[in-house]
Amino acid sequence: MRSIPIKVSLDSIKASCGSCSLHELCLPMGLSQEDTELLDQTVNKRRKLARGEHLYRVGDPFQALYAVRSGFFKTLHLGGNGREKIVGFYMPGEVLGMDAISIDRHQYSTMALEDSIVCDIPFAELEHLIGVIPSLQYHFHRLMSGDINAGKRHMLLLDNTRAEERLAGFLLSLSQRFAARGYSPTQFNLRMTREEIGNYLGLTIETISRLFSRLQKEGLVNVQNREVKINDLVKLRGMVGHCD
Amino acid sequence: MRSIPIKVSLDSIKASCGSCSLHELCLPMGLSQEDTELLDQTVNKRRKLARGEHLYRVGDPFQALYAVRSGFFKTLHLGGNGREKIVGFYMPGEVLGMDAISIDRHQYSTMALEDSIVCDIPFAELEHLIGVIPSLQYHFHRLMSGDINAGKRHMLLLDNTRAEERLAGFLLSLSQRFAARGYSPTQFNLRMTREEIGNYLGLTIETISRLFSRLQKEGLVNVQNREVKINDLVKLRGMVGHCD
DNA sequence: TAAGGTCTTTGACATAGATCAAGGTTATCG
DNA sequence: CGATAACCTTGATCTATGTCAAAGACCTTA
Repeated sequence: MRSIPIKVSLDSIKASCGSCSLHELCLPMGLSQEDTELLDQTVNKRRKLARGEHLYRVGDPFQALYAVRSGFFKTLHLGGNGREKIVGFYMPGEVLGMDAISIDRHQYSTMALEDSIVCDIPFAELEHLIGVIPSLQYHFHRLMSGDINAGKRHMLLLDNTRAEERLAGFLLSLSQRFAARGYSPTQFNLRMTREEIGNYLGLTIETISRLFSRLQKEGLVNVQNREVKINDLVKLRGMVGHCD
Repeated sequence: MRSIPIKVSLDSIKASCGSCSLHELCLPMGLSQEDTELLDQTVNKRRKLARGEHLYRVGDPFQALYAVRSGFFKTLHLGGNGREKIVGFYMPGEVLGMDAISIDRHQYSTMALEDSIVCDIPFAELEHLIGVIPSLQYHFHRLMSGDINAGKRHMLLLDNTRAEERLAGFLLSLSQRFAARGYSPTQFNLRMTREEIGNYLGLTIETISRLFSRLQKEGLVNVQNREVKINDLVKLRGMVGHCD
């Protein structure tokens, strides 16, 4: 949509799996150095996306998985009636596109919420490597299983009937994922609009706005535009019914 | 819970993957005869469960996947507050437990809704076989990916804000799955209570009951206890926003 | 730096579905 | 076969969140 200059240097784009700070979160987790180098030959293309650009769209033929290197993505479903539903947010170290393996076409569109970089992982080559490197097989199965769990967790989040519980659960999930990446669990920047949060949680933008106001009034969080500061992680956890 | 005599003959329990009528839906799909025999040596244990019996519970160590041979299962999450949430229903040919691969423990409990038979698939052995049989690797990845999709579809179902849409989507999903197994897509037996349907859809039992009454009054379906007959599949599809 | 657009906040009101309550039906098991 | 428990239906009322509306804050681009 908008064309925004991308400031990322070429160096970071050329960097290999071996030297990638995310390799503990991503595919090469637990691989030996030699195996990582093998994988590196497969994961050869890095791609830059500007904010608003699509990584792939519904119906595109499935060819590769994508590891988020930097930036932030949303995946969305397009309903028959034109309705858009956001089904996931993805941050660095997470792998996109595994749902398409079973149908050979992407079921969801994926869009960058900010300037981002992904690593292309051609799937045919990955499957070949998996046959050759047992520990890669092991890790890939865990990765897919983790995606199954992420989906179930989102569903449990949506099951919380009270809007407040859903938003609390959402904030906690972000908090956890930022923490896993070495960022502050209590202070972070929302990459998505209120509307996108509402869509993701099955609520309206107005409800999200009111909830942020209320949580702030109660002193649980501070929200200044997209900047969130969680003041009472424990109390926030207490608000969520079953999500963890 | 209740102990109900199981009438299934031993023969059907001993039957192999090769002769299993579900093998087009289950793991051995697309395998050669020799490879199916190899798989058969791994999938050696069949297990009977009476209605109300647990296949596994939250926290149990993960050791095997389970293919539903006959019967019907629900999987449920136990919230911190004692709240139970049903996260899935499973019918013959579907494979249970893949979410546990990534964490080595089962995250959800699984209970038989009627007398059932499952095939145990010890996971360590399966992973070994996958390294040996490329087409099994290919198929297993598709199977996991399919589970990712099932989760996303459930989520989209829950996103339909109107209760009516959710129930319609639920009925359609059952219809489709029965059809894929050679049963009538328009006439089938609900294996679960109204309460379980409500729980699964994020609605109360009263709402489910009222909806069935209304759909019946409108002539869309006939519901007699657990027996459902869909009179107008097209109109029912029209009711669902985005779920397809 | 100003104009335009996008995003957010807040208020008033409407409504779908939850909750509470009671009675009816069906299945289970001694 | 009859008692008991589990399950289901329907009605009356309440409430959280959606919807509609308007105004304010913030970013972007010229």
